Amino acid sequence: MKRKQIKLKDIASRLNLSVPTVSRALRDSYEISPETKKAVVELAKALNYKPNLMAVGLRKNRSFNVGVIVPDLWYYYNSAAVTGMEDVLEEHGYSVMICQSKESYQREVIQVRNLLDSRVDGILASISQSTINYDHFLRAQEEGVPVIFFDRAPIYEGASKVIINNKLAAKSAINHMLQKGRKRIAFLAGPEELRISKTRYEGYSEAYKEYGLEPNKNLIINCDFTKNLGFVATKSFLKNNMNIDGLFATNDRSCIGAIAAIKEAGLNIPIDVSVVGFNDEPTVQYLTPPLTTIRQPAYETGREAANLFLKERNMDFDKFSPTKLILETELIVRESS
Amino acid sequence: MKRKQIKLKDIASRLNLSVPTVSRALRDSYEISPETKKAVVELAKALNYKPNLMAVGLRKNRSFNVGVIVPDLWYYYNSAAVTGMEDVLEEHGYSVMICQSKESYQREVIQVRNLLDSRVDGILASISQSTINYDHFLRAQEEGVPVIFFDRAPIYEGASKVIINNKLAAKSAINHMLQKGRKRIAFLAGPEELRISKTRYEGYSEAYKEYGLEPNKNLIINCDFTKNLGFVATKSFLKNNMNIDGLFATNDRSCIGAIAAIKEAGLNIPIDVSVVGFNDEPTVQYLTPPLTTIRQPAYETGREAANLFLKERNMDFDKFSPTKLILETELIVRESS
DNA sequence: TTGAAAGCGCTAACAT
DNA sequence: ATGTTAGCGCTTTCAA
Repeated sequence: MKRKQIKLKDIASRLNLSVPTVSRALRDSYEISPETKKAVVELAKALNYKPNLMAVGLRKNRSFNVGVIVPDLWYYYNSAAVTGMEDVLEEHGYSVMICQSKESYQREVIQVRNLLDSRVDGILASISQSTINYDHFLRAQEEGVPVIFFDRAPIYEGASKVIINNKLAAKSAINHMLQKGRKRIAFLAGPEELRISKTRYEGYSEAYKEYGLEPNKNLIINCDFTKNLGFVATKSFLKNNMNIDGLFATNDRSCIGAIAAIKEAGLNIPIDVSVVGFNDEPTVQYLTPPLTTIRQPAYETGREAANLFLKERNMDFDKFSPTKLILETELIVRESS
Repeated sequence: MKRKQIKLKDIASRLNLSVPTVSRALRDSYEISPETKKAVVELAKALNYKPNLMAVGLRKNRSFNVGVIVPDLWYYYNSAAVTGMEDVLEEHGYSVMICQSKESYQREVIQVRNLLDSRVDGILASISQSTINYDHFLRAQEEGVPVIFFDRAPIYEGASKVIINNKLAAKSAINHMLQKGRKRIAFLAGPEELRISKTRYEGYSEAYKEYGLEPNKNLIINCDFTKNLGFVATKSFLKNNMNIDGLFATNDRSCIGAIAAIKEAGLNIPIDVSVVGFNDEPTVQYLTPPLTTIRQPAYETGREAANLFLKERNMDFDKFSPTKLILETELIVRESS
């Protein structure tokens, strides 16, 4: 039942040309006469010819596939970023292979290995919450596969990245609450290892200090992003008589659980506790009350990461110097703060 | 910098064997002596040999890629289903190429075309809200590429599908509200074209009738899933003096917007209006109040769809008869109803 | 039990 | 401006 796919030979024989001539004509080579070109292009179109990418890939030693590794597609940020990547890469003939690390370092290592084994031309990655070591990405680079990090990038300076200024973003959120007179702001972080959590805490800390206050490390709530959406962690934190008048969550998802915990403790948002999230997921404007949060350019981040890959894919190793792109964020003030 | 990948030739020359012998040994062919086999397998492992899938694919006319088309990865249901597919397919050496139709029929058509052009071995799809015609999938089948639908499947009986009993699921939700004494239950549907919306309405309708009541078509709210999460549609519906005492949403996402609209109208949930959603996204248990909703086995659906593909990939066309798998749902009762 | 030869569809080098 | 030859890495005849 498999309908035969048109190949160069089919076009060549119908036009009494050789296969290479057809190949060159389709790639608009300068050495082919305009008439031949025209005839070939027209027939190819009429027959709906599409090159067999496996053959091209085998010949050129490229797969036209780009691997993307994200912690979880269910995060709005990631699905939006992936959309941006697909939009850019599709235009250049690349397909995208998406892997979800599910926040597991082990899965991530295996996925990088699998992507390399299936000969991807590049890897775009946001690292998992448990990734403490990035040798697997180094290995990819050593094999000549460009690696671009986005959002959650390791400290490692040898690869390009598209990120935001996490410190500044967090600082703006904390400043906003301090100005509203809040003094005991809980910091709902991810797991302790996650770099962006730390950087955001630096922003928290800096805002406090500039305001003449000393940040209190006891107000940090660490939690696993994958579990309970911050509910359990916040609940037990509140039980320990930690009275707070503000909460800043490093992501909207975990913030949703935190809000539930705060309400359950009988506290009013924003009267008793002011709450600010991170990401501006489309749902959070409809929460009760609508959530103040930091908006990140997720789709744009995806596009830029893809563009960096396109730039680096053919670059000589000695010419390569990593790019660090920092995109803008915005504090969206709603009624929760 | 591209590190040379180990190929059969490398193994063959080191062992003074021919390439075909090595190939056969690795595929555990009966015609190869145990000793040779052992030597080859060990060396392959030591050198970390991985076959070049483009070469194998070119030879066998298969790509080891499966295309997946979903409306949007951001829906929890879809990202969970995709995870299930990946888990199953990865074990069988397949990679997954994910396309997001973004609820656009046009995008979906192009994506099917692109997937076929890149020679995927199968397509797993959940159709967009605006897909009214499924010729593009028929074309895939004609080219010998198995198509498996999941979740949102067309009426078309010529392809396998993994679905739920949407009518029964909706009916259980409505029964639940009717038993709570609700009589004017709004039905927040997707766009009018979407089949599962219609089927769920049939369940709505049937529940009413069995309860001795006549369903009121004026209580249907149609809305575009991609916009406003049901907020605008519900808001304008409520403004038209449609007093209701219940609302059933065909998905949790749009339900979040609807809840905001209901609250904005000054109505209390569940006292004035009882609300039930669909999907049990992990966030909805933390809404105010926690949402009653219908849980679907998303991950399992993905696994089953992948299994159906594995079953059908090598099947002769004349032996093929489509499978229809119906998975169980469950009404999760929380405080919103 | 193994090897030699051919070919999947394409492109690059080398003719002409 | 076009054709011939070779080869990407693998598997599948067919021969030994």
